[in-house]
Amino acid sequence: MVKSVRGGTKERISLSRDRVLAGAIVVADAGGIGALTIRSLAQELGVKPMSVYHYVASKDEIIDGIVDLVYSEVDLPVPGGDWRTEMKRRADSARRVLAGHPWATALLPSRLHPGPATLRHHNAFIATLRTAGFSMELTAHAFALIDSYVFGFALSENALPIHGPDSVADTAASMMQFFDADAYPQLLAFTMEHVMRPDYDFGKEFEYGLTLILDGLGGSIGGEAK
Amino acid sequence: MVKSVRGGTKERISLSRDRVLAGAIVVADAGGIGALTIRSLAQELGVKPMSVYHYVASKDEIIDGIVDLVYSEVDLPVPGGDWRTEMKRRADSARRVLAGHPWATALLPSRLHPGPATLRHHNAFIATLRTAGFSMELTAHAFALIDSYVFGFALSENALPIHGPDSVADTAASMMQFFDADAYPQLLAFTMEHVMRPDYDFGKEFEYGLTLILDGLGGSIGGEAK
DNA sequence: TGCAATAATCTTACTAAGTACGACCGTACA
DNA sequence: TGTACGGTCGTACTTAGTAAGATTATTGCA
Repeated sequence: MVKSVRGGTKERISLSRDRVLAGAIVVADAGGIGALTIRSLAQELGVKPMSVYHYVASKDEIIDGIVDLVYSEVDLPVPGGDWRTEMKRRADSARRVLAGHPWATALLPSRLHPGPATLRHHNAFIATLRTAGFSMELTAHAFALIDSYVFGFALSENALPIHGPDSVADTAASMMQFFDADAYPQLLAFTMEHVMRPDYDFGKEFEYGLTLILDGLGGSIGGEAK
Repeated sequence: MVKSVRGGTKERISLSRDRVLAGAIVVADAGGIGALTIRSLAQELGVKPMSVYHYVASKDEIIDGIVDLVYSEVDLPVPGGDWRTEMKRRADSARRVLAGHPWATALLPSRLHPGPATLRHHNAFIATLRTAGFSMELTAHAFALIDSYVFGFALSENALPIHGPDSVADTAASMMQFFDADAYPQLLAFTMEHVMRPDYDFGKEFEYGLTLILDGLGGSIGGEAK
């Protein structure tokens, strides 16, 4: 077992796997996943590049590790609670967490090596629905549907430099200006007359879709399971 | 304008922006987006690395270009047709196209520089809903909801090496074996008793979710619009 | 037909990454 | 006082993207 031995009484400022992963998140949060290199990470940690390899086997392992850490920030749904409330709370939490770590959005749903926080999360998700009376089949439907929506929404939301109503308009404007708007009349009208309105907030779409989905799922169990 | 001049009567085997992008897709399809490097692309094209820079300014421009090409493969919804039919056809098409270019899944919904095919696609999408009587507001809801779902689903589906019922079980098995299954009892039961069943096909979840979403949207216009 | 202008391709080389290999160093226990 | 070992680092090899400019091919025009 390669493990950080820091048995002494005084905490030495030494590296550890946890510090490596925490540093990696700091770097990625600051500059995106592209800015995360072994060298930039080493600098963040005040150490030379090769030192980090004492705690992780490869950069891939770092990625798997920080994705799991991000998962660990998301509220777990609580089995036994009202399933709708729990699903909504967890979805809102996931969206908020991903807003803080936009680089993680495309990575969360696509890991081949899920970490313990990820597994714990899935376990709680399934337990919540099963406890609420969902059949296996409906649980599978709900799992695929909710996660596709939540992560898909976050992907659009976080990929674009959109934070708050203003920047939607800015982004839309900067995209449109390169093109012959006459060629896309409906897109233009939609953008001008709806998206660029000062009171339009793309983020609010999240709630509409989530409600529609939960309503739809709710209709498939016989009545509102407790 | 930098443009390939091939005015002669005989087609010379020369480079062009189109050939560069087509080659890039071949390389990415074969080895993933990670395998797409300027050097591997040049080799595919039978040319030296720097030659491709005569047709594109940077690797980023290549990425933007091939993403737009992928978009161009997706069936356009037809304004005036039954909106449910059109939405379903386009969603199925998008899913099928992304199955052929899995590397593109996370890139499609996250471009800052949409190409003409992408804009044409969005235009047709909006036109189809507006023509069917959707309000601006409901169109915006539908846009965010459907695309989040379709791309989010494709992201899960294509990230994992899952193609067909067999490999779901394989993948699930290989993921589980690394962990203390006792710690995740509900996840384990769900996986064993449902996901690993020979007749379980993750791909079929797509239709369930899409139907639920379209039903939900349909309930918000006053009756089934033509 | 010959030649200058222009287009297309390639050579070289610089910089940034991931990481293999093995040297060094400080501490703890014999 | 070693000496073994965990932790850190120096060096260097490989693969990327791409800048600069040399070289070659083509084309329009005298």
